[in-house]
Amino acid sequence: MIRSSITLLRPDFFGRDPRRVARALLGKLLIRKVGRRSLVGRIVETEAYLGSGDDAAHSVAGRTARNAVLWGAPGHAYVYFVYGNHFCLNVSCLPDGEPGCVLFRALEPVEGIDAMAAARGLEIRSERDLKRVASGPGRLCEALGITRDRDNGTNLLISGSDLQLAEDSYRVRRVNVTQRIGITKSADAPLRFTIAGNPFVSR
DNA sequence: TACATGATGCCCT
DNA sequence: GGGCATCATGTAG
Repeated sequence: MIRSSITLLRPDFFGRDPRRVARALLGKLLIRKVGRRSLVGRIVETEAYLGSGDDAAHSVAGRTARNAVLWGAPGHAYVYFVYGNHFCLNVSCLPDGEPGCVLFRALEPVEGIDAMAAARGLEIRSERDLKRVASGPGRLCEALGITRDRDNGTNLLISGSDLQLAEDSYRVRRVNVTQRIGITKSADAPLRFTIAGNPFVSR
């Protein structure tokens, strides 16, 4: 559940090393505005993609129409389509002009759970079903209706956006750091961050 | 214009 | 645990 009041994260939170941002984002809230309602998930798993020296990052081959957001101002959504099936959501990091981002890999459903489950084509009958709602980068995008057309380039730090990043008083106790998932290049780097013991972390 | 590839998830065994 | 759907994107030709 949401603890206390909610505050939007600020640009300086994102204008730094993606590793620090990825760790700091654990426990924060990703909010999708749908009309008068909000779908809310707590971030429990992230991965950092570095601007330089990271062969797994989309920015390695240089700036293109697809990845241009990575070079823009921090705190903006970078959404891309993979495997012909799924969208993945990232947030741009580092100062304007430097590429780098954090991938959102899993959320703990907090508010609007029925709507998120419906968007996933699920009916919640057990704890197991609840874990299928947003535990995985493609799953969380489907749960929140995130697409490239709709959300790529969106500023996640202003109240006018229908996709936002915020915080309440929740505090993370312990963080685990492991290798990233589903990549082949630079696969050894310890750049995946999870909330220790949280059941909504993927796999 | 053609082709290889991928920061996944689902269904089957 | 493994195979496969499915297509946008980038790069080569």
